[in-house]
Amino acid sequence: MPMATGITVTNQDIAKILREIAELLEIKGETYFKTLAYTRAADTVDKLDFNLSEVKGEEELRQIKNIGSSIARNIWEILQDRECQKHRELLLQFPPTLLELLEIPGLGPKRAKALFESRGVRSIEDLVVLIKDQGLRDLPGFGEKTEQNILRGIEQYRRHRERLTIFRADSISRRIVEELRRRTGLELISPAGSLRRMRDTIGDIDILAGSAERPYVIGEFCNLSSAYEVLARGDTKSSIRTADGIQIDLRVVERDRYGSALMYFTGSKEHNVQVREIAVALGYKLNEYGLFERASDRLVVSATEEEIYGRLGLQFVHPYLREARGEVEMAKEGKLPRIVSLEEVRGDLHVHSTYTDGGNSIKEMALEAKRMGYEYVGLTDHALNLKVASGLTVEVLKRQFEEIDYLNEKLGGIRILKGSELNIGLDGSVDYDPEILAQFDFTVASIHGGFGRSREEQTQRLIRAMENPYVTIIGHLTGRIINKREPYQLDLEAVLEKAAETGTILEINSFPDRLDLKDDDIFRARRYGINFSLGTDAHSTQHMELIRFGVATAGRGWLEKKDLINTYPLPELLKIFGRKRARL
DNA sequence: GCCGTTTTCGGCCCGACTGTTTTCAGTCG
Ligand SMILES: Nc1nc2c(ncn2[C@H]2C[C@H](O)[C@@H](COP(=O)(O)OP(=O)(O)OP(=O)(O)O)O2)c(=O)[nH]1
Ligand SMILES: [Mg+2]
Ligand SMILES: [Mg+2]
Ligand SMILES: [Zn+2]
Repeated sequence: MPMATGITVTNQDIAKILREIAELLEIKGETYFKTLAYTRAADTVDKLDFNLSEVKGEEELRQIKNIGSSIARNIWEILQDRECQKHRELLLQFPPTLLELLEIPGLGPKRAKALFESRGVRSIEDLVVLIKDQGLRDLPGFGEKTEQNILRGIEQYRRHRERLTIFRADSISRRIVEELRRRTGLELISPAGSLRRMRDTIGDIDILAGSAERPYVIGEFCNLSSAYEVLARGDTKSSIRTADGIQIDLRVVERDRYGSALMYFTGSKEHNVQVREIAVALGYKLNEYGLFERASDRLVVSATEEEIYGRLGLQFVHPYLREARGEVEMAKEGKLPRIVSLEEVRGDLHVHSTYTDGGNSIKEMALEAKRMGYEYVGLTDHALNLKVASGLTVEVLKRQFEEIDYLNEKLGGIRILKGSELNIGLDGSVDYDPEILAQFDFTVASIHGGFGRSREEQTQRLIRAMENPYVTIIGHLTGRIINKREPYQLDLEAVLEKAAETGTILEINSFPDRLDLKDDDIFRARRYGINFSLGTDAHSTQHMELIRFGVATAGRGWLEKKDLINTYPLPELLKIFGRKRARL
């Protein structure tokens, strides 16, 4: 196993270098298709469900799609010493800061090349100075408007680089769709892009409309109260930006093209490309206006996504699966997973009450669970050692159990499960004595401190915790908080292996700022045969609806009903909870 | 640079919008 100085090279490290090679080659002016090869290799590496650091040699690398002998050599070099010759050479010709320029909306490789070669621009800093000194005025291809656009682009780059949480994007898109409906009477309108695919973070908000009056709809879109700036306005699409710097793209097509347009606009880009390649191989052409016979340009189908996938000999691909992770091959073979759905979920397995830092009583949480049609709700107030959230003492716990017993008898139609959110200490230990732990129906153990520990320590901590027979579930495993905190360093593969070995369940924390485990990690975990649980981490009744984001994340990780314990009827759920304790 | 149950050469997804290009390149979706 090739090891770099101490730390293993991740697939993402490799993908980043390959992507930089692609970008630098584009700037250099290399043949487009050669740069495309590097981009495709980077995309492929990004989505692999195993670590390239486990690979034995270049031969094995070449078996991977989009990796041939050149790129295999590059990757092998990167695995040895975190760098490859090709990348090093390019960085001798171009400063790494030149790549910043490509982040500016409207500025691509061609203009970056021109700026670097004829004006010596090496960074965004340089570009700002150049523009101030009127240095763009006599550069061919850079007119007055281009200069203004670049300045606006730089401002945008500096002000707003973070992707949105799915929750924020979802709320904004609902508002926009509602307002457009109200103004135009549109019926055919829906979110598309990464929002429809329910990615954990969203770059921009994409909305599709079907209408016979396209200019009218576009006009109303540009008149929206939230349209702070109109970025583009054409016959079929338009982009606006809100005062908060959020971009919203609208695409409008004729109503009978809605299916093909939705398919196009939902993406992902890589999924689209793969499906379009299949169309080409079958003598068709696929675009947002429909599926066409290539020779005659005759329209075959366009109304629904189902028809298009069908004509291409593919199973319908759920939007959550459209990430170019092998779903197109599976659809061809009829082997797509039947991903878990919201209706199959029978309960929430991570909620808090006023006993600790929640805003609603146990009764209120239970009634909300019942209203949502659940069979059970797992109450997991914070355990003793979390002082900042007034973790429960044994005495208070006793009272809580009595209240739960009382409510379970009185309410009917909903079972409150006795749980606890245990704190994993630095040594992997958890709160309470075994006699107390044995009284819970289940526990969720999570890390609430010591985030900065080394990868080795963090991994050992989690492994110790999983060896504890009373730890049923590991909560928010990686500790990431989107746009706020990076995940802790840990050896995910080792943790997954241990979870499988000990029968420990892994949580998909459904709170939109966490979504932890995330879709990629869940996808990787599939081959270990691990069970997963969903919990909203609700601190009030309003949070309980956030379960839908967890279900989407599970689906995006290709989980089926059987993989998710929240789909089990109560008796089976309790059996699963008891299994680990019995075994260890 | 990568790839191939029709191909080892000749393709590589396909289209919209903007700007200054007088006929289309650059960038983005
Ligand atoms: N066929 C094709 N479709 C594309 C291409 N680029 C984008 N699309 C489609 C698929 C995308 O999901 C959709 C919206 O584009 P976006 O750039 O907004 O990407 P997306 O929403 O997937 O991700 P985001 O969260 O916005 O970064 O447009 C492309 O190069 N070819
Ligand atoms: Mg988008
Ligand atoms: Mg977009
Ligand atoms: Zn919690």
